[in-house]
Amino acid sequence: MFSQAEENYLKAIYHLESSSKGGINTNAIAKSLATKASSVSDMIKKLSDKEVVLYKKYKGVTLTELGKKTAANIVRKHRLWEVFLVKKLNFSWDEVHDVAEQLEHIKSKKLINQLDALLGFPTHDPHGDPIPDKDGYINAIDKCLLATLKETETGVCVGVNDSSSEFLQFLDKKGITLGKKIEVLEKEDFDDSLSILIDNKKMSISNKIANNLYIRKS
Amino acid sequence: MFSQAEENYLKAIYHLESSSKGGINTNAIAKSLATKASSVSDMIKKLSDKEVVLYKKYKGVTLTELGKKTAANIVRKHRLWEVFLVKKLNFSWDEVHDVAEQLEHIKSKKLINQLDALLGFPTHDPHGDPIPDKDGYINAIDKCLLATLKETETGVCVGVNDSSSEFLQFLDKKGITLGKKIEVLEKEDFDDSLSILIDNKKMSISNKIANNLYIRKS
DNA sequence: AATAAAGTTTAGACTTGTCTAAAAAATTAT
DNA sequence: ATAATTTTTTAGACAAGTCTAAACTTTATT
Repeated sequence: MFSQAEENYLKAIYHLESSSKGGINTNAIAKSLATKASSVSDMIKKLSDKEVVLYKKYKGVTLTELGKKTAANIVRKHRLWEVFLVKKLNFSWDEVHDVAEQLEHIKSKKLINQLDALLGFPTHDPHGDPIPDKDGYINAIDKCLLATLKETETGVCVGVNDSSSEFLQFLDKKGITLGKKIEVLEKEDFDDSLSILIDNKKMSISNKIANNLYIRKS
Repeated sequence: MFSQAEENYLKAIYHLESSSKGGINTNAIAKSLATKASSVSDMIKKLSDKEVVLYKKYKGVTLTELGKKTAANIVRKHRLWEVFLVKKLNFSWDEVHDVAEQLEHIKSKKLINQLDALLGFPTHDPHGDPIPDKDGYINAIDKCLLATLKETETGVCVGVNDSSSEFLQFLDKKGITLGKKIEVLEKEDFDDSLSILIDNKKMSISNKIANNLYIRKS
């Protein structure tokens, strides 16, 4: 059994491992949890004792198989709760994160399995992130950042890289939601902005936006 | 904002106040939380500082208005989650308590209000206990213990006094569920057992059972 | 290769919530 | 009313998790 603090560390390491490969260093974990390197150092020792991470002093940390499975299960719970909040409780996609951060720590296998069924076994959360299955397996879809598309290419919006409420609300305002078809009309060399077509409307998108929006090419 | 420990103390005091009137003493709280009187003494000081209880050394403790409202809100959350588990996730009434004990500490007003709406604004939880409204007000129904009924009296089963899974499973086995009509056929002086009619079936009920089943007389 | 800079760990302190043991107050019994 | 008992509080200790400051490794620079 893991404490909430331990679970948060596992989740942070899991996310860091999935984006950067190789050992995860103390500072990166500290930054992602908004804590201090010394606290991370202490906690890593505990996690190592519990055999969910491999740890060599000064050499960073990697998740063991048990650690990966444990972390994936927390992510699974987080994302299923997000789906629940949006689909059943009328939350918008920018409101779900903080509540899901609490709900992900609830301990009950039956709860999460029944929730999964109630929601119709969803594969992705409201931000387009994949939901790990019971064994931690993720069915990744082939996506790329909007910024990597070339002129005339088209695709469907399938996810966000930044899921801060600011960014999500900005997308709402622009009418950009998951599932929307996007065509790149023009790329501006000067500031790397894009001119895109969405819902038959032409709009200009900054490079920052294009670098935080995932597209499945079509 | 209250910690989970503080919330559990508030809830315990709230329940104790509703059953026995007057100041609640340290030992009673310790017993109901399965902790030690010294721990209770420590915590009460904190709760007193936060102005949710009134406390005079050696004289027990009472909830302030703020304390009552806070505690009622936790009870509200607990009971709404229980309804959710039974109605939406196919839990049985003897499985919900432990999970609801965790869920009641989730902090989000929107979550609980939307949950309330999803469930159709229920007034009672799966054990027949009333769900406080947003202001902590409880719409109590007129109920009495089955043991207090006289021969030939009838009523509807509306709640349980003991909601341990053992007792609830026993009731399931006997076919006794909320809403069932019960008629008292005979009271046995010897052991205070009852002969009752339920679903046109005659059965014998021990005094212990009769003292843990609430009836609304009809 | 020596030194500077960056990153990591340790040591010691603090908070929350718990406990045991002992002291103090209140209650009950004689 | 005094003694015995029960209840409550205090004092001191401990575990989890965090922090600051200092010490120690590793990496980068010259």
